[in-house]
Amino acid sequence: MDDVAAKAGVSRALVSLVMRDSPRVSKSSREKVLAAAQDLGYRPNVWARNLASGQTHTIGVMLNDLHNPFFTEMAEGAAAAAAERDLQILISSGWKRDAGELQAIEAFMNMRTDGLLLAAARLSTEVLESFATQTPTVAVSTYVESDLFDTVNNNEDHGGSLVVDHLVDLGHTRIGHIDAGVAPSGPERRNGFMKAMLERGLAPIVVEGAFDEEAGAAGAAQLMDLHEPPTAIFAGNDLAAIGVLTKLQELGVRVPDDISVVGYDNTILSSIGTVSLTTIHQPRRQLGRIAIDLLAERLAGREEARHELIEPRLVTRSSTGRKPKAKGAT
Amino acid sequence: MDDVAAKAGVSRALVSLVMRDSPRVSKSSREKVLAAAQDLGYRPNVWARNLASGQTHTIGVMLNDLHNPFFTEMAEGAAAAAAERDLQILISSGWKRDAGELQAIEAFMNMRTDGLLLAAARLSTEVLESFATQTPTVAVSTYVESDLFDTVNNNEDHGGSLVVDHLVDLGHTRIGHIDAGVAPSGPERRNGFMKAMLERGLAPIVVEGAFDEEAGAAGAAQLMDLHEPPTAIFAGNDLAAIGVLTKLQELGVRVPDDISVVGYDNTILSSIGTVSLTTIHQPRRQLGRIAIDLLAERLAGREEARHELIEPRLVTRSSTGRKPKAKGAT
DNA sequence: GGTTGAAAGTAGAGCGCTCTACCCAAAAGT
DNA sequence: ACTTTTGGGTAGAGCGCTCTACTTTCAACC
Repeated sequence: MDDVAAKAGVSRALVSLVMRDSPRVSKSSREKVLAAAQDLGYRPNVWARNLASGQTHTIGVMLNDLHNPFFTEMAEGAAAAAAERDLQILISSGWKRDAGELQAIEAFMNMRTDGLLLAAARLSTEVLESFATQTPTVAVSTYVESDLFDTVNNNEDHGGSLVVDHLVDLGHTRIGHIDAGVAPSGPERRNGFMKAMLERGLAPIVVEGAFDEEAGAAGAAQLMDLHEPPTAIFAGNDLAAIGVLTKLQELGVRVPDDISVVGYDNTILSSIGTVSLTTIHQPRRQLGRIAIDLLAERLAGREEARHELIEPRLVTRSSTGRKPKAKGAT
Repeated sequence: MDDVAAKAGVSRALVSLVMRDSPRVSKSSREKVLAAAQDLGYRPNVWARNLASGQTHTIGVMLNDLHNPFFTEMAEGAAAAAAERDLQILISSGWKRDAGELQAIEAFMNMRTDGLLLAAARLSTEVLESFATQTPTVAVSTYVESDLFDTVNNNEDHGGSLVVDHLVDLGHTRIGHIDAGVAPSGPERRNGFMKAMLERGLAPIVVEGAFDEEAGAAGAAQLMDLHEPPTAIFAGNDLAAIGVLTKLQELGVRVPDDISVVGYDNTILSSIGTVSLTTIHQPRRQLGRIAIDLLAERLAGREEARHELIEPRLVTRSSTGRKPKAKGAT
């Protein structure tokens, strides 16, 4: 920077102003500085800038699982929104482990990011709150309640009932759900399902699972092993539904002739032609965008927490059909 | 930091040593400092640290496309390897646009990351070299030649011939390829395919495409529109193959009875039960790991460039079968 | 007993910026 | 003709660390 200033025949402070596009610089000296910078291959050091200014223009984005397209699709939306606001985004993954999440967030804190976007964090409300008091925080798909940070959530409760409605309309009464344990969204989807079933006087059949293919396959195997297997399966998310479909195919059970399958998220996975999964739509990109908007509001000074709730929507594809007349296979 | 030093009754320099786990600190004062830091909720400022030390322990990872599981799976490998080496990873996406890539890399340069890991960069060799002279760089799946940076590539040439071998073994002679234009890996796969076909005296049928589902679907439509459609399609990658499968299903063409389909990458997409795509395996995680290893070697002082070539392997699933006796459908 | 040397710790000059306060000249106001 | 304003610019003190060089203490050695 000194070199640039010397070369352009101005002060260091002026170079700084030029680099930050300040309007307080005359055209002529701006050009002189820019030319000198170009010649010298000068690029401002972000670390020094952030250190001096106390601002980083950077949002730390912690994704629960890079594997799950839901998260990368959300990140895309967040990245686009951030770019528009001149914010930088840093993506990190918690690798589905508490320790991993903590480490990722700590790394962001050490960097003094201007804000935190946590997607499906597994950490406890207390831990999240402790971070939220230090920096603006928004939790997406995390289903914790707090006045200290903003949230963007899907109305999973309603999602569960949409699934049940759809299946009941098709004549199904024995419906199984593969849950996702305590993973964020897991309990909400399970509860939505159970409530909707009970309201219709139907017995909710639930087996334990997780948000991945293996758990979906294992859950499907358990359900199909029942004396009277269900005629429809509601998987915890699309990833698990894929596992269900794989296992059912392995077992020679036809979808949707013998059994119907529903996922959740409407990720790219569900729209694959040969998969064609009926699922609950989540506007992934928009979730990311809203989250960035909320953070921007916080940076602009908003104090009170905001909680956005997105309404889910059923997307019907070919993995669901009428309840078979005959008994289910196997 | 001053506060911590004061509270612990030591100098600032000692606090610094403790924070960096230096062995030159006695147990007693280490504990004093740690306790004081804990009390005050002190966390070292990474920006200041990096500024002062001139090292960031951070690798910038630029992924071509967050959508494509190939890249996120590679990033997982890189992240794991980096963690072992006490390096931090920053993920950014070029969003499949040259300008996006440039912006992402510039951002890394401004941050003075210790190294650059570029996955399937579209930028020209000259541009890449200009970055490589400034910081250790490794290009994964990029297929450019340079003495200035390391590369990790798949032997795509061989991959193309594996596909042709497999299909020819199954009796196919009319084989179509949907290419990926000038996208990294695109020309290599196309050339490998064409060479292998010609060596066997077969006419290579090629249509223009890209590495996504839409292009796969469009390419499949074009190929099936031919007077004499191919009996097998080699898509540019798994994502495109998914598009092919979707389109074929739409057209009522059965896979693999009427037509065989092959992908490339062996991403999670290909192993989905209902997809079950024959594809070329790439060790995605290992690619990321090797890339980080190469960067670590550079950081340790290696000067001459290294180029790793990974041998591909065919994974046979159920999207390929014997050439049908009768003519193809449509 | 004096010298050596390791172990433990400190002082203070940077690292490359930004920011506050201030200056100077030319244009504008009275 | 004097002050006031304003656009354009500068000096220099930080920001929160690390790093080099140096000091002090104390056990070990001949």
